[in-house]
Amino acid sequence: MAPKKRVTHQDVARAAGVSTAVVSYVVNNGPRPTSHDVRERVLKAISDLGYHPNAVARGLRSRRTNTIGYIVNDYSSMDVFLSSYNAQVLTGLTAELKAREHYVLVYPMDVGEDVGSLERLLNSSRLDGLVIRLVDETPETDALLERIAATRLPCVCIEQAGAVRFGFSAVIYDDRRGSYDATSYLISRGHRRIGHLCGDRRYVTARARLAGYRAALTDHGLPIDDALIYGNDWNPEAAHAAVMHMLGLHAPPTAMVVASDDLALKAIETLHMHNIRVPDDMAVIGFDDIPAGRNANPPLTTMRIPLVDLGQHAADLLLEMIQAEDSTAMNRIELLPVELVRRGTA
Amino acid sequence: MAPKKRVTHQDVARAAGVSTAVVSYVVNNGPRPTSHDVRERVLKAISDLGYHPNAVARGLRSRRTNTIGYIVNDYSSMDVFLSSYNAQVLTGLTAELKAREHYVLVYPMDVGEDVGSLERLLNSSRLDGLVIRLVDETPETDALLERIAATRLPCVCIEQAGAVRFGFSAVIYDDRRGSYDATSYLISRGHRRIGHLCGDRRYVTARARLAGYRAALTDHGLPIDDALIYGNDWNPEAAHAAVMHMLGLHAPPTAMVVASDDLALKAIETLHMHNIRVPDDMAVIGFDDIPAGRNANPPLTTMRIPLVDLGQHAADLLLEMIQAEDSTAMNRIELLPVELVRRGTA
DNA sequence: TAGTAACATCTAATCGGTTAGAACTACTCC
DNA sequence: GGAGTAGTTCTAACCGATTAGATGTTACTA
Repeated sequence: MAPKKRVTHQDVARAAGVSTAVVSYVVNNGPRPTSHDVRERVLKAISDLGYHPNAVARGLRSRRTNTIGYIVNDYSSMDVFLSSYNAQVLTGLTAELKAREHYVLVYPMDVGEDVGSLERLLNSSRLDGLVIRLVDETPETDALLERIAATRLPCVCIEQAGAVRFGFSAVIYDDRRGSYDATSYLISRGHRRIGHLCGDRRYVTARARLAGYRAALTDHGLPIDDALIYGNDWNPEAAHAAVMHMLGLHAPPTAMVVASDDLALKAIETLHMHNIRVPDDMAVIGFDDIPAGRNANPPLTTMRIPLVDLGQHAADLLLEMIQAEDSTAMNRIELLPVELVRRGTA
Repeated sequence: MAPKKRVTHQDVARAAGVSTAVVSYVVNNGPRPTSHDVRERVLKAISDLGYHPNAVARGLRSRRTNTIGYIVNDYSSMDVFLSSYNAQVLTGLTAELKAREHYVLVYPMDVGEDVGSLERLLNSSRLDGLVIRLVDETPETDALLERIAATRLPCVCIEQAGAVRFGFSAVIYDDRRGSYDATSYLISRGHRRIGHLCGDRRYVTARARLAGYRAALTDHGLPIDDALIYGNDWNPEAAHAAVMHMLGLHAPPTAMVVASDDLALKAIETLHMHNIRVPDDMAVIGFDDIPAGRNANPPLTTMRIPLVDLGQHAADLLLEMIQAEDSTAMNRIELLPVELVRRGTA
């Protein structure tokens, strides 16, 4: 079979007996009007010939590729998409963009990885804008943000409010506030010794949740006991050791705010193994609202984070920035609520 | 700040006092040689001006965008990236492609969703090739494959051997064989009543695993008891009911082949709740080798599926097809091994 | 009826690269 | 000295679209 010849613009113009300009006007519904019968002729030619506009050529001329980059890092790039966090954001992102005929190019990175390859991508005029989510807040990350800013690409950060100083927008939820609310809720239920099972403290998220926990205790006049703060790892296994630590204390807590649902579920499993009833002997509040929590036994009380929404809002914001010619003038922060989902563990 | 003017190869040519052709030769190391000092002059101009080649223009001329599409469907597109299956494949895919300066555009779909939007993408000349993973094997899926084949894009299917008849390549692992081996292993350990906890049977994967289980029993002269086959859902919750069903049988099984690790872990949890010891009273073999299984108590025996490798091989194969002018002449099937990982549950 | 506004269409430049073919240089070999 | 050759470099066509400006109609207005 001979290699099917590509059908271009010109072919359509010839077949319809018009100029290529008119074909463009018909295909794009503008920017100039066309008479009814010419329009019909062109449409017929398009469908007769099986014409499909070439997005690359269009992109070259119009400087719009309808493609946005999703740049994500983690301490191991192998985990980037395995983390349900990024997966959910990506889900929201693609859902929203697809509806508007835009596409997502994914770019996972290791923390600290050489940025040469990334810069080549960013400067290749291949992307209309970026959604980025970087897990840490080190000087290296700042340097990376600087490089990204230098490209002048419209950019929305996930969960990195500091990014506005680079002219980026951000979609965030209030981790600190969520943790504060979780802790306050436990206090309102009468708990006085409340533990915090902390995630990997290299992550902004883990630190914010720890800070919220501390602030709530302080604001309610409760002392902060460092022995009640334990953990430095997102790996669920870590919850086992943390629970053992808590139970070994002279005065164990009666409730725990746990930095993720994964950790919380494992913690509860460990508690059960030691015949500690949840929530009667130990109340537990998780973080994230993962599907497994809903089905757990008892179902997990947690702080729900609207990650899919986050992705959608990011897409929304980004498209707005892309519309606006001067994207840095458009930068905004959008704050999404973190809400307590009361189920069976607190 | 004035909008930074784009630096094009013309600017570089002017600055270096050469023609644009030479700039191209230098940037691409060919296809024609350049003298040493001209080369130096051009490189200096490039770095002085901060020139970055425009990938869109290059793509237009050379018909190579260095972008490949990852098309994935599921019964809910919301689950596409949450499934650790697709996440792992995507990880392998991006890892391999990134190393070769290629990019991945993701396109999640719902089963049965209208393909108009997808066709627009595929025909837009934006992609050099495709990696696809479709979960079912219905006539609708065949129709979709037909449409994809019509675009003449090089294409690699994940886990869909039948795709060769469209001129696609495929990277597969042998689900049926894996399940067969798991079952045979249990038989070799002396088990005679072996149950199968099945996944959602709309999925090819679930059906293949069921078939392998059956074949192993038959080949070893054991009867197939339909009461020992239960389940039609990937949701871990379903494992609870399945276990209850098995335990309620007149003659319960002494071992189970479970269609996924997620299901297996939940099943074990349920077994423990009923004081059934694993593996002493009930041996369990899962499928997939998810991280949580390694850390479970006892650690889960499972059939390991090399999903990250799968993604890498798919990338490999696809790039080869893209190199070859006539990609349909290149189609191949690559079979990856599924191996038993013996840990604590069987 | 001439002048003009509104509309539809065509012409051709442009986006930023790649590459075949022509042209120039320097050198070798009879 | 002239032809042949290899090594470089230049010229200009081309990839497939978009769009400003020119042009040609038709309709309306004074």
